[in-house]
Amino acid sequence: MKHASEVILKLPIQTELGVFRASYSEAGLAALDFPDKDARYETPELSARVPKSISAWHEITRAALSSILTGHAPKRLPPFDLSAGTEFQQHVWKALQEIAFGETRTYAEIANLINNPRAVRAVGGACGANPIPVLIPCHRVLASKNKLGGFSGGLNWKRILLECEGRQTWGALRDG
DNA sequence: TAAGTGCGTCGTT
DNA sequence: AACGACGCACTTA
Repeated sequence: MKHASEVILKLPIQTELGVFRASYSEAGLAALDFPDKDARYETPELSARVPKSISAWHEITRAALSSILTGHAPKRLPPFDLSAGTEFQQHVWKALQEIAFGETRTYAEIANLINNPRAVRAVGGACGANPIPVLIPCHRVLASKNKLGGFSGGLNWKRILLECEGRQTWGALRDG
């Protein structure tokens, strides 16, 4: 994680569940934030000179987010700028992207997938550091024994996202 | 069974 | 040196 690319601008994405915020660098989507009361976005005049590449990425991001929230897998994803992550985190985030829509893995399974089977707890830390939740599906990682595990965006969002993907988060899935 | 405690482990700050 | 989005063994009730 030598040099994280600088974020150029932050654009809103209106959804049924609130206004998400997408942050872009020259390399692609660098962050996606859950709806937040005091989120700051670019002013209308600034967004008038949004680079063409970024406006194209933003449309893809918008469509992908909308897809997941309405219950189906995204057709396409924008390029991700994950340069802010450590090597370990990038390995984890890579593994997360392998989890298909509607499927889940455990933290221990992810640790195995990255050939670091004892770094289970560290995997949880890397999931929490995921800068692009929803699109990089850290919500698909559960704890063992059908426990929900944690979520930095709030467990509420984890439940919502899992239910969007056809998973029951009540009854079978326990809190944890 | 269910819920709580203690501890090993390892990347990050 | 301390802290977690963990997991497992073990103890209670």
